[in-house]
Amino acid sequence: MKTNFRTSEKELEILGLIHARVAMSRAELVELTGLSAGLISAVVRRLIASELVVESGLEPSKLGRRRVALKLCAGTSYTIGVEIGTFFLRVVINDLAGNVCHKVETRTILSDGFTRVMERCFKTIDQAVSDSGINKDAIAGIGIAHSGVVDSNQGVVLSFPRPGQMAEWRNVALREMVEEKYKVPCVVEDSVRMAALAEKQVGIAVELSDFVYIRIGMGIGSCIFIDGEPYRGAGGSAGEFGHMTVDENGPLCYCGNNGCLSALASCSAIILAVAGAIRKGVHSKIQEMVADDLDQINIEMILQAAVENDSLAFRVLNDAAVHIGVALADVVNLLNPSVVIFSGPLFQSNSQLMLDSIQRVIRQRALEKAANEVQLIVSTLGADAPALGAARFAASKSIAKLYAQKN
Amino acid sequence: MKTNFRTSEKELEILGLIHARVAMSRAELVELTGLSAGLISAVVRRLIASELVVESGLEPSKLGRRRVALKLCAGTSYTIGVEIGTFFLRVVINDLAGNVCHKVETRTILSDGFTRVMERCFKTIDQAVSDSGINKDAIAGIGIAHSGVVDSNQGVVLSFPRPGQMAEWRNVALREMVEEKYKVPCVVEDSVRMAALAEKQVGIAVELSDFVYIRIGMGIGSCIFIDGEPYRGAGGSAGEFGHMTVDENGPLCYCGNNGCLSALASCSAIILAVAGAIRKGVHSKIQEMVADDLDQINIEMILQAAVENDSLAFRVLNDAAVHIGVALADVVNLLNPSVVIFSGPLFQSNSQLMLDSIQRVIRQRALEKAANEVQLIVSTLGADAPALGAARFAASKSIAKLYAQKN
DNA sequence: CTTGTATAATTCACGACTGAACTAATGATA
DNA sequence: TATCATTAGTTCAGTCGTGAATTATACAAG
Repeated sequence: MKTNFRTSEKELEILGLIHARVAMSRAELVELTGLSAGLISAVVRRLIASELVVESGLEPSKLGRRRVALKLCAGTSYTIGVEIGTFFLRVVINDLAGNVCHKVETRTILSDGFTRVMERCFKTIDQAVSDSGINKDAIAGIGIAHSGVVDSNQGVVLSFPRPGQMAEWRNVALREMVEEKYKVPCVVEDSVRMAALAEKQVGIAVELSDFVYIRIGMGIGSCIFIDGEPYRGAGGSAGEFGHMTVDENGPLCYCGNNGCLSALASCSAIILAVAGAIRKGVHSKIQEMVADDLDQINIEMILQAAVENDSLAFRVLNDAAVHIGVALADVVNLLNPSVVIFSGPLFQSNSQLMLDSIQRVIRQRALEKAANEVQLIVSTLGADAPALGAARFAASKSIAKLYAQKN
Repeated sequence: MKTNFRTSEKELEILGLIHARVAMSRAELVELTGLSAGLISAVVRRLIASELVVESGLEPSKLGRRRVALKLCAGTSYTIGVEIGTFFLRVVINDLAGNVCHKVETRTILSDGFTRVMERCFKTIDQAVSDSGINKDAIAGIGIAHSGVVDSNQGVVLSFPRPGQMAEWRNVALREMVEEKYKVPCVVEDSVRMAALAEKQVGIAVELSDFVYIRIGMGIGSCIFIDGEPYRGAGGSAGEFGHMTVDENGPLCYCGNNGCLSALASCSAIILAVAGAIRKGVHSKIQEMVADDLDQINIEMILQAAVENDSLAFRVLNDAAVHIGVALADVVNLLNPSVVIFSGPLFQSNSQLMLDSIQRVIRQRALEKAANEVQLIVSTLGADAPALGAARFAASKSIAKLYAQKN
């Protein structure tokens, strides 16, 4: 029998789009793909017949007939998203219809070493699966969002953010490990890229095709979306915003360069700066907040102190914002983006403080036209964005297999 | 009669591809478009029948039947490319088959003011047309490559590189002026972008879909090619590499920012640095070269002196290369490009001197993976690249009209 | 309620495009 | 100088996808 693979390509394309946007009407599919309404209608009919897609209520409308929402069939297939970060290990279990079925968050103890961390990771996954009550065989794939430099083609972690302290984390074949244990396809990707993907699919960037996504946490990373896709560059490592040089003669960064943004404006750098100043005798209410135990300082405290007009907190945050602004002005000049999305603890609350300073520096340093055209906004997703993105990314990869099974 | 416009869209697409690559075989068209050989065959047959395309000899082959080269019909339609730069005015006349029929280069005297410069520009165009012996009615379009910030949608020059000295060059409706005078469509574009386009179409970047093109002349500009197209950004001004901040506290740039790369590493900056050092009493053979008239120093002399081991020349060029490297390391981290193409007088001869220093800084400052993946090369096109690109760009815009006429 | 207007989804005849089988052209090998 | 292997280009039957017409659904106004 002759395989009609052109049509099945279209069916896969549509399936992917419905998944990426969680819910989608035929009319939207027409707008998005540029295909004719007739074809979309036929393709969707076949997808519904194969029980891959279901109609799921009507979307609201101002005028005229309402659009029928289409979703992937839930309950048949699930994916797991895992974030392995410097401080947290997060696991989410997703169905294909866009529902988060289960999520877990624990702390990572990196000093235990790689093997122990992975043992812990697997245990957390197993626990999450059994707690969620989902049949193990229904797991279609696993996505790992990993901090540091990742070779996503090989599924290998090339280095953890702090390689000096984490030598054993070099060239780790993470995908292989996971696939061996769980016998399902695994994708390993950069953490920030996965968070950006989640933002694009279910966050504030749903309608945006081109944007810059910046995450400032213990490290600083970014993901540049171009034409609806994360830009990967030649070797898949595009987006290293955190290692832009802000001060040619600045402090040494673990990457070997001097004056990287990460070393000046990451949460770690901010905490370090505050603790250092207090040690030097600068007065701050943060000192009281932690009852003199400076190791307890965290970024939320500093933000809170700044809101309460603590001058040290304010100054340190402002310095960080200026550094971020200097680096971002370069990006604005280079890429002329319409939107920059910020995420991470610095922007979870009181984000206006940071945004205003960053904006000011951009207006001052970037070319007028580009500076006026860029809009700075804040992520709407929470801390589980990377894991969520990883789960969704894994799902997008497994859809082809699912489709093949049903046909 | 029902217009069969899907097919004519394909015909236009193919026509555009043949133009962009100057010569192209059916087999290449199949590879490039992903369309079936049958369709390509049919479309090309129709294009040949409408006398838009001709077969033009056979391409060499290692094995098997040789490919038939296809070119656009020459002799029916021409476009003019103009570069308005800080020092030179260049005009080229192109036919659609990729031949440069005529070219002129004169100096611009910007101090005459905008109106006089444009008068001069028009006179040069008129002279070029009459010298080339081409019928005025055969001119299908004009492309202007302009330095500074350009709004290509509106065809307006927003500002000349040195706005302080060139106040009357703000918001100039250049396209309107040209279209009024010549009654043919005109496109106004950024000079570097047009040079990059020429490089992509007929230069060293023919086979590259993603690359960063950097031009270091009196100013510094760049163009980022993504997926075969110049990336424009939200407002069309992406690529302002020259205004990346290299030294937060560096010298004031005309753009208002401090420590822009342009202010530190452009040819103007280099010449200024050399002249300044000599005035301060630093010994250099450049002083002899210009017979003590420091205003006569040009970049070629400095390059020559460096080759002859003049320590001042060497040091100043090296400083510039380091600054370029610092900025480029940021771009390498951000975009992970596989190729960076350099152009401009600094790279016309003895380019290895600069490239080596830049490469060294990149290895030192950019992340290891990205630094290893980037290859630095030099443009193969000469100084008329921007004008050439502009002519070709204008041609690509006029092809649709030409096609409509013939059908 | 009806009528009007606007949008969503379906149906269908017909043209666009493909895949496979074909012919044509070329260098290598003997 | 034949034959082989390989690649380029053509032909054509049959499927894919389109545009236009049609039906379905919704809100608004009288």
